[in-house]
Amino acid sequence: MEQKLEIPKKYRITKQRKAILEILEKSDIPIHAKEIFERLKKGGWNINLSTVYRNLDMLTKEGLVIKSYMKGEDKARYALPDKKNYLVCEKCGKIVIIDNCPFDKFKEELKEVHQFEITGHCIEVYGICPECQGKFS
Amino acid sequence: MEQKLEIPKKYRITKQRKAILEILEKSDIPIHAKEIFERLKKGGWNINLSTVYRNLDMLTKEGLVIKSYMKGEDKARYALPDKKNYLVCEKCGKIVIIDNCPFDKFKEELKEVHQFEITGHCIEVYGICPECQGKFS
DNA sequence: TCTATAAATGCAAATCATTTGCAAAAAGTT
DNA sequence: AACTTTTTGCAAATGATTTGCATTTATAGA
Repeated sequence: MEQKLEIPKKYRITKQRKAILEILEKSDIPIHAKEIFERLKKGGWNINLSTVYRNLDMLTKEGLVIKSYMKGEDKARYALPDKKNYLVCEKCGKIVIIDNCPFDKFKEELKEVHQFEITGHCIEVYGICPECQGKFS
Repeated sequence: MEQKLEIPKKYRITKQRKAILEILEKSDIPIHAKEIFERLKKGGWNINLSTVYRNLDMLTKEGLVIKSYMKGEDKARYALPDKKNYLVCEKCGKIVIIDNCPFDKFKEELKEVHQFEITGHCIEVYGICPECQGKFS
């Protein structure tokens, strides 16, 4: 599990920046900007929501963070790249990260068919989790 | 290519509704709500943007339309389900639909590993299209 | 360690996609 | 055609995300 959480040298290392990355490291699913903000507040930080957004933007552009939107939601979620492929239960909303992404096998096929030089991807899968499979409605 | 563009019987068939679906049928890539609205206007329709949103919402809930967000964008795109898997060129932004989705092969594997009963998915792949591969920067 | 300077932050205000309330218009029924 | 219910149009509200600007802070160099 290589994970380069290095902030690129062209940016300064601020405590806010580090704190945001720490929250993302601790979360095991993609979360909203506001959630990050609130966790920081709860943790005693006196950070501003704009700062959270500005950093997430920068981190996303640098590829350190993945931004995604979940079905039925209207606000973005952010996560470290190892959490960019996930399953979502349509009943309870549980999110399960897909670890060994099967996508790599496809890459070659896709490359041949479309001549694209592939640089990244994200997969969102919907379904019913084992716990919800017995439930009604 | 089975494509049930039937508006469920519990909803009324209005001209606005049909017009929106027509725009989606004619578009070969996922488009924004406002784009649909503008194309309708240009086509002589006197439709309202709220109506477009309300219908897209309903169509999305019914599964007739797929809503997605593209990397770097902050507004949703809508398309018929056969266009829910696509490649995006990171240089020119070109979108190429993935027709024979290779995902189905994964489904089984995913099902076994996570015990999810899978109901849907969407895949977004980034890369450089053939035309852009020679370009600098 | 102290200083200079550009990059980051905080705060308040602005944007802009999307949503909502409500009265008027249209669809489907009888 | 008349009736009932869903949709629409319009205007106003919402809420996530962005931005301007003055102030603070990180980092390089003396």
